[in-house]
Amino acid sequence: MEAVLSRKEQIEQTATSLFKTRGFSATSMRDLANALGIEAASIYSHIKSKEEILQRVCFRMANEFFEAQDKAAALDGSASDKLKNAIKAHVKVLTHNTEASAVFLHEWRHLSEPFHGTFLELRDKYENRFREIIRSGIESGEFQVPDEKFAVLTILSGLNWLHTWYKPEGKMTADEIADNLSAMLLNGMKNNQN
Amino acid sequence: MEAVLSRKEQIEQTATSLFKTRGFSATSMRDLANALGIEAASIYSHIKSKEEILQRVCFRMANEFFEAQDKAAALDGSASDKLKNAIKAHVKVLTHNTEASAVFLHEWRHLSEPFHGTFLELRDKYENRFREIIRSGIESGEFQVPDEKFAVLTILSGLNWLHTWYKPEGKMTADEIADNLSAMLLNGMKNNQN
DNA sequence: TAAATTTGCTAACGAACGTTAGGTTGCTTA
DNA sequence: TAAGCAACCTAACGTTCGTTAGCAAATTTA
Repeated sequence: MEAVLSRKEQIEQTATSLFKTRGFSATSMRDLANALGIEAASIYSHIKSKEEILQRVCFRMANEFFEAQDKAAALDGSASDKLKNAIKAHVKVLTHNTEASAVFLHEWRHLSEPFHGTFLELRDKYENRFREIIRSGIESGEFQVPDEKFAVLTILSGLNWLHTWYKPEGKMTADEIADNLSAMLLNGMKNNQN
Repeated sequence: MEAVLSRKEQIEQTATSLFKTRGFSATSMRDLANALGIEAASIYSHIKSKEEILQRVCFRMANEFFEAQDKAAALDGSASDKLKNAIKAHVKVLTHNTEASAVFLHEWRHLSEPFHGTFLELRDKYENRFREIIRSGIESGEFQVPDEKFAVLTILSGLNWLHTWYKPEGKMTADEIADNLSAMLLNGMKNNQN
């Protein structure tokens, strides 16, 4: 049931794997060609430049995160529920796409302008959605945190390390991980008096 | 009251700053020289190679983390206290040395063998100390977590994103940040029945 | 003051880099 | 069967890279 990948997609996938383990700058086109079993120059039949690969990966993942977040936001419930759903959506994208997520999280700084700027704007927008959920939870008395920006960063930090150790073969499923993460983070934030 | 830096230390410091913002591979010796106001070749009067700088930064920071952790471990108390102290120690090192911490956390993979291997062993040893604290807390019934390795990774993940946004001029002091982080993470882990 | 050390320079090395030009092969479609 | 296209090749380009050699000036030490 494997999807048939176009050559361009194969290149992107192989590059993603190399970018994750060695980094964008430390991966040469000759390394990539070698991993594909062809010559470096041949890659240019399919892509315009090395950076184009990075751009495609970064913005494709940005899209995936936004789409997952949108779906989660369509559900209603308390702020806790909303936050749990947003976390679950985020973890699902991360675990379904570990390598591309790693590139998305760490290699975006090698984008040139205007891509670099656009990327940062998207990331900010994404984080703001989390911030809004937390703000509404603070207003309703559900959450008790010292600083909402601080809370968001800590949450996302906790999530974004996932790709470094998550293995699909591991004993926890993506949903279990999301539940455990939600439990750890949320109960720490919930006002215990309520 | 500024410490007088040797030329070698100046080079290390400037390099650290560049490695943080652009990454090790994307920083050339000519970039570094330019930032120092000298020629690239002149740097080699002080260091043996580009990688030597990375080695010095990585292992110096490893030392700092271990020393801080040792001091914290000397205090006694409940598992919660021990964890709080370990977190405080970790945050203190992170905040006192943001740029070097960023390099320590992200650029170590560009170390060649045997440094790469040694570094990973040290990191594992460091994480194990956290794991032991949590294990003892689970045994004593203080903590209630699904998986101890999972808990450690989530804690350290939450801490290790700090360097990306922490500014010494910010409104929170290092101690306040450590307290807030402990509160967020610990209360989420504590068994609420106790 | 002589010797040693520190700090920097210019010039250049060989290797590796991203990329382009131009051509060949083999499959697919009209 | 002819045309078009996808996929890859060899050869090479100009540039940048980390680094070395050899030398000069300034500063520190004896």
